[in-house]
Amino acid sequence: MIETVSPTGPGPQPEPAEEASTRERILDIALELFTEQGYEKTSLRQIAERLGFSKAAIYYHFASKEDILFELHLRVHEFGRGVLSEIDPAEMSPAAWLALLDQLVGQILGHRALFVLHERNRAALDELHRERHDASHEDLDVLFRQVLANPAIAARDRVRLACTLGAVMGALVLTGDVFSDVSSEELGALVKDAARDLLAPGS
Amino acid sequence: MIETVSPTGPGPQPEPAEEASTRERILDIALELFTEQGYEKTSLRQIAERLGFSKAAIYYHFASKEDILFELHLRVHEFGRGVLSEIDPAEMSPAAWLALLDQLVGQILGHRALFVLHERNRAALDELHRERHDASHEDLDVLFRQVLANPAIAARDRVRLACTLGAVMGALVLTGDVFSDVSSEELGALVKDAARDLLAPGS
DNA sequence: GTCTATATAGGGATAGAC
DNA sequence: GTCTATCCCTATATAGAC
Repeated sequence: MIETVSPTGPGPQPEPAEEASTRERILDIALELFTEQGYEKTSLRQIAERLGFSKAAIYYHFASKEDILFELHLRVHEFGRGVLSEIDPAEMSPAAWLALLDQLVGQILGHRALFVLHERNRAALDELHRERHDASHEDLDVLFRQVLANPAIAARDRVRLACTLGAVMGALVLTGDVFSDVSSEELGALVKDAARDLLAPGS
Repeated sequence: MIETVSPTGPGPQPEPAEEASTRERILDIALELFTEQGYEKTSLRQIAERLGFSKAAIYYHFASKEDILFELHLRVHEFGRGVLSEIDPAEMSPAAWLALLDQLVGQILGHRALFVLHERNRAALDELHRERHDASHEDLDVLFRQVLANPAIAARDRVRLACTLGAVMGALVLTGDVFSDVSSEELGALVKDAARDLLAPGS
């Protein structure tokens, strides 16, 4: 599954200097097409065409199509990690959850395209996840699911959490660009308000 | 794009009598595989294998792979229509929205697998929708998006609606089977409570 | 770093036997 | 209603020239 693509090395490493590398351009186009059409439906030829060179050239930069998706997945993962690091899985107070979701809202607003990609390609990404159980893979999704499935928490609270998470997703990633006329700041504030109403202890 | 599959007719019509038809079994397996693996990743051979016959046999029942997806889509659509029929697009009061979402919760709980399929195959279904703009296609999604994009509505309310819809989706379709230990009735009631809290006028 | 050419596999779909 | 056999196409991926 892992192979070098050239006799001397695995392609361009993240070099120090400035350079809007071809690798980065491939990832940009892939992000766009994978999101629009879906991962499986998108061909490497299609990506190459957009960039003005041939399909085979991509293999200089990536060992496989899956690797492109994986690289994009890793980025979502990094941003998710920022959220994750502030979490004590044992600590389940509404206040802690609100703080977590506030962070999440910020991350999504900052890297929305990546989260949309993730949401629209769950099947492909689930498979990736299955195949590469190696990397330090503590997923945000996994954490959420653990909490939501925890029988020690009251059903009402579990459902509340799912709804709150859904509310964030609903307003920020499931809705296409219907809020393109609303500023990120306002959108984020409104979503956080909604989350607060859902998790308010007295509600 | 439309072709008959046998010299004398388009395959088995919905006949009056009892008959857990092969056609239905194909749809069941397809629903399962399309949801798990995604539409594009699922091959007809795979579906046929599960049913114990060969790939070509499917073509007696469906003119194309896309037609299988379309048939499943039509069913989501029927159930969505039940919700749609009660809607006056001009009427946007929170109460009306709550009633709409209550209906939606009921439909999702009754046909959850179809909604999950829909959610996990947006790309493929969007394309279907693009290609077949013929059929009486007033989609629930389309209606929602129209409302959410309507500039005549205050941004706060638009976001609230998106959050509420997201809350419903989050608890009922995005979360896998984490609530399999909660009864449909309880789950539905809890979700409706959350929706109420989000749309409450004074919140 | 990108090319052409090619290997290889699998997909959807059709024809015609049974 | 299901089969086998086949067609045709496109996909990923590799080899090797430039």
